[in-house]
Amino acid sequence: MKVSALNLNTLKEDPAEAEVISHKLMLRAGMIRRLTSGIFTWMPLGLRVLRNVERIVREEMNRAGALELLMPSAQPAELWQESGRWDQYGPLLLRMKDRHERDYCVGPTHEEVMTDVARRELRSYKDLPVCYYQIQTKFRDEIRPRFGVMRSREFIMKDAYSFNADEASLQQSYDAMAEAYTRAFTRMGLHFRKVDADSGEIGGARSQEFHVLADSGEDAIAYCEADDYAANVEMTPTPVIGPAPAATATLQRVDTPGVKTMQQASEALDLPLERLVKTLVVAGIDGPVALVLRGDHELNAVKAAKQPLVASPLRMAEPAEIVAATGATPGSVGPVGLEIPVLVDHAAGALADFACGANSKHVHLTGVNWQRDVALADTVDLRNVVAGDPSPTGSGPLAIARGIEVGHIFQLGTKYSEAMDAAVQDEHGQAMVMQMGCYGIGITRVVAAAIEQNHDERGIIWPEPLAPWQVVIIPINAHRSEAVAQEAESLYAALLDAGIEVLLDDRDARPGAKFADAELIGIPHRVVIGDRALKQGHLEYQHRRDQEASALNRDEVLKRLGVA
RNA sequence: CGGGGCAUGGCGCAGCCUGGUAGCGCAUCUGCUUUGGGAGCAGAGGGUCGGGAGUUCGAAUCUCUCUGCCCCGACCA
Repeated sequence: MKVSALNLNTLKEDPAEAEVISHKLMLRAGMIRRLTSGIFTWMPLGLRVLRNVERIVREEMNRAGALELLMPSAQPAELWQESGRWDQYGPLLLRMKDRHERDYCVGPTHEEVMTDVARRELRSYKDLPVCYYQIQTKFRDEIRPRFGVMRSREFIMKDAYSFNADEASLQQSYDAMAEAYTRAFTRMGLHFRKVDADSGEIGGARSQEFHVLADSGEDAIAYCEADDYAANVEMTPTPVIGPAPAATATLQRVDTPGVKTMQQASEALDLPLERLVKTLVVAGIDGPVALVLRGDHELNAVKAAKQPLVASPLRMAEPAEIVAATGATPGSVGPVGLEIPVLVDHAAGALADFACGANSKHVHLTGVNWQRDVALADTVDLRNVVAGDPSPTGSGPLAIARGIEVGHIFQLGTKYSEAMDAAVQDEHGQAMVMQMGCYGIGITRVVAAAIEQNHDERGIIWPEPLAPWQVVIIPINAHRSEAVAQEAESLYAALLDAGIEVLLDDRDARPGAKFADAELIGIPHRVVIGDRALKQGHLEYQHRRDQEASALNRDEVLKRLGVA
């Protein structure tokens, strides 16, 4: 491709609508254009990258034995009513009516259609196991689309669904998909981790996420260097800490005028945050419940909602409810003398001589001790892990990294197959409900995640398997030098013949502009052809990650580019 | 959906407070000069100032209203 024919339209300035680096760079490089909130056109440059991601994913799915098909975007409401999700899915589901007033939705995912296909096509246990997949456009009417293509409403997803005779077979399909994902993301040149995850709304037993590691990631991942343990921070259990040390201080009431926040309390009492506890009042099954955490720890809503007494999903109590239940105003609640159920986090339960609110405005208690001052039976897990907490595997301390979720694999079990009566005959001729797994990769999101992980101040640095072109040839002042022009065309032709994806910047632009564009759009290899060097028989070769160019002759350049 | 902000040529912005009919940079087009890190000069094209209503002799500017977009919160590939 010649740049003169590419209609390359790059921007020097960041568009105001973009917040994250990948969104800015994709707009500046002209990869995408926004049509409306959360809906984008993939321009020729961006589409080439998208197709590379698709190609790798498709190859790895095929290798794993999955069968590609293509299901419709428009789906009848009846299928969703059958699974129960027409009512459950809520406003995320884009609904519409046809001319006959029949209800439809634009597919946000395809469990229903897939299960319908499977129950029609699969008759016998001998047909199993089977895994279907598609690469297709989804629509989720996100409350707040953001970060460009990272969380858009319309997006392209690879979704796969396995149908299995039993749980052991499901486990095999699941493992095969995990392997395929690992191979695909590895081939894309991305740094990623497979992490244990909450299976969330989709339901089912086992679930893992694939995260591309990047500082700008929205999800926090806890992992252990000493072994393979990695999990979403929300999912990582915190340890029970041995009994609290013996009390050494006496219980005291301290006036703390004007103190509202934990930070202020810490300063007023001259105690570090980890020697204070905070008491949060949440809605419970039978009235409000108090949750007690160490001052420096963060409540984990998922863990808290799993406690039997706590209402799910978690809801913080309104100020009026807190006053009614405890007699104390929000911010002054403490466990001593509380009349409502109190759940204490493991770490908070291991404190001695700590401080807390006194259930009275602007008063705190210090020298508080469990058992002596407040009854305490068992402690529970209520908080997010922090760096340095021990790994649940016991192999060492945890570290926290940020990640972008690009893949998710689930063992669904019979959730959909049972609701939708998807069964095959077993060896005794009896109906047998199939086990299902589902496996997704956010194709469009992978493109953004790759940029988040691979860029510098000048622009994108594509991993070679994803790059829109492998190499760019930049002739310098070709209009003044016939030799430069000829060498550029000749090298271009040679690379094309060798099957290399090559871009020739034949524009009548100054060198600086060409360099800047090549760097912005992230082409991995660059060959500069200048008159002076050419007279000495070299070209200049530079990788996008190199600091300096090297003078090479043409054969050496071809060798670098992998041309025999 | 709750809270905050923005809307002025393709992009980034000024003008608005204190009403007088729109300007700057980038990009685009023409010409000349230039040419190893986003060139210079001269000229040109391009805007119902998000929509509607109101106040006024007169509205980008003041008022009301609608719409769209962006940011912060809970969800997700």
